[in-house]
Amino acid sequence: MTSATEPESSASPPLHENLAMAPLCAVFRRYLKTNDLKYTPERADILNVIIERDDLFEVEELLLELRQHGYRVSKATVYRTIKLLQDAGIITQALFENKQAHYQLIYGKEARDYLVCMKTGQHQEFTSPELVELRNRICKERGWEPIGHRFQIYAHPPHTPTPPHD
Amino acid sequence: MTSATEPESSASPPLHENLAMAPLCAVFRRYLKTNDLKYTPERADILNVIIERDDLFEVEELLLELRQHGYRVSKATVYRTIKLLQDAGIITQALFENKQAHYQLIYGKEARDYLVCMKTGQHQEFTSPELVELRNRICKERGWEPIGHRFQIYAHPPHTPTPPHD
DNA sequence: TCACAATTGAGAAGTAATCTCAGTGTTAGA
DNA sequence: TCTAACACTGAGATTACTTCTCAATTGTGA
Repeated sequence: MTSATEPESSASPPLHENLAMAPLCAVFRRYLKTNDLKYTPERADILNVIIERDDLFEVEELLLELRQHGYRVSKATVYRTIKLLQDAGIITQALFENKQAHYQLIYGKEARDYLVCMKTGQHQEFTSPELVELRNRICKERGWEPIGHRFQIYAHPPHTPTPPHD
Repeated sequence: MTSATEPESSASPPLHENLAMAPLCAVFRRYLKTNDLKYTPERADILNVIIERDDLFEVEELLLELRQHGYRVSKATVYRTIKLLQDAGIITQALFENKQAHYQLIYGKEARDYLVCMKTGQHQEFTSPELVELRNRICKERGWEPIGHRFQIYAHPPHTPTPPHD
């Protein structure tokens, strides 16, 4: 737990820059308190890095960034915290073709949908209010209560006049 | 999947199980031939079982069914063939929360969407023409050519007492 | 038929995620 | 202050799924 490079590490609570952090921290702390869990420095650091990122991330990337910030957190703790953050409704999994899961901030955001390029595998984010509406209608028809969704469109990119090979 | 020669064939009439096999075999064989690959007994057996199933399946289940049919195919070959069938556009991956991938027949079918129960993890299949329409519109606006999509709604089932707050 | 490249099975190897467990805070109460 | 209780952590073992390796086999075109 004690860090080699940046001993200041996580003991201090200086919330710099990101204003988005305050509410998310509050949500997380409330969730933890409700479930008799503790808001530890490690958990704070992890949420911190996720918020700064504000983008899709993999666990491995997250670990790397934690290291770069001088935070020392084990892989096990990262996985454990990610699970908590999911349960708290702060982040969500975004599965793509690849093996490992991606995660992203979701709390207070529109659901994010993806246009996935069949050529390169890259994905473009978008949101669609119509989709949310459709989703809600589909649920309502069946008496279900919508919580979230996952939508990915697989497509060929523009300007593709069938170039099979060079 | 690179060939776009017969997109019309999806407008097929209602087919018996057995009859459904013929066109799919043909598609697979054509794909294999095009790529200088061989139509082996193992590959035929695997496709056979997948067609009979006509449902979501995991690799482990597929292996089991192969055994039950008396087909002896190794796990490695099953994985390899699944990859080929995906490339041939015959089956597709359906990712859920769990670790392992699910697969399903896709060739000549409507995209299948899922309502996933947040309580039990079970999923209910549905199709939505409106969703397909929306998907196509989203692509068109961006100049992309839609190939497929993946849509999962996460929801609480009917008759659920109001979930605990926070 | 023959030659050759693709294919196969069995098990090793790889990878992402989870689990185990001993040791570490942190808090409450005596 | 001391102590007990209990959640938390790191490191490494473990599990579950998937891919890879390689020697032996098989299908296909000439």
